[in-house]
Amino acid sequence: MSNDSDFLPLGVLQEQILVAVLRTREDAYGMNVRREIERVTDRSLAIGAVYATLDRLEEKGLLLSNRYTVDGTSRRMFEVTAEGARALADTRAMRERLWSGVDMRRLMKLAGG
Amino acid sequence: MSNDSDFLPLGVLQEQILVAVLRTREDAYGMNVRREIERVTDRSLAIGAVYATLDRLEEKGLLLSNRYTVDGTSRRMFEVTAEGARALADTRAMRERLWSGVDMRRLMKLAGG
DNA sequence: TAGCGTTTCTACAATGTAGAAATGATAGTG
DNA sequence: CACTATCATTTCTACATTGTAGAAACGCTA
Repeated sequence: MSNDSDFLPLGVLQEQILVAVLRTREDAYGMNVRREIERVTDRSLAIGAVYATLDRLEEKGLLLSNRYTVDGTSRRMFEVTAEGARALADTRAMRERLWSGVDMRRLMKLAGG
Repeated sequence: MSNDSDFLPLGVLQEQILVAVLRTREDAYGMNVRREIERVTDRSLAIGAVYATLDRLEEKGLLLSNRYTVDGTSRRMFEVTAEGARALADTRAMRERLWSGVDMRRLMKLAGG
């Protein structure tokens, strides 16, 4: 009934990165997250964009990171926090509600498909 | 197989506004689009935010607008173009691919639900 | 010392956000 | 009639956050 929860939707890249961290599980470090997003979305992404967003998500407490050394190379491994998981689920739920009122047939026709 | 299509995902608010224009159909003018988004997403949204985004979407050709006078008040009515519909469909499809690899049970558990 | 994989840094562009000002119509009021 | 109040709408201005790129730095290992 009421208006105005305190929830703010995640940005597009923020959501992609959070999801990519989930998808890559125990291999969630910067370069790999980037590869995963490029693979799934079929577009290239500068490595700086990835780290800037990872940093911002960590600042907000939606991700956390630890350093490990694997095969002599140091890696910063990320994982999604409980708060991050909630933000992700909320973002998804909100979008689902919005899209639920859309006639997909009409959309596709409009798109000229 | 190839990497790098020319597609860029829509911003979060851009997508919300495009969807709200579809949902409100023949009543898609600024104030009403705002009401629709506030209603469905349960958060308040400044009117300036709405018009700034409507303008940017029109500049890119994803929306178009015409002025009508209804009950003596002038309204700028928006509609989604074919290109807008494609951008919307592409954005949705890309996100679906990304999310398809996520174990929702694990996500919900992580969120502490 | 050259190269590889990784992360950090710096700078800028695009998107999101807010609220006050402007606009134009209508309705009441002296 | 002139006046001003008000309502719904749109436009304007300014700033914060997010997205983007690529070069530089770092620490191995060959």
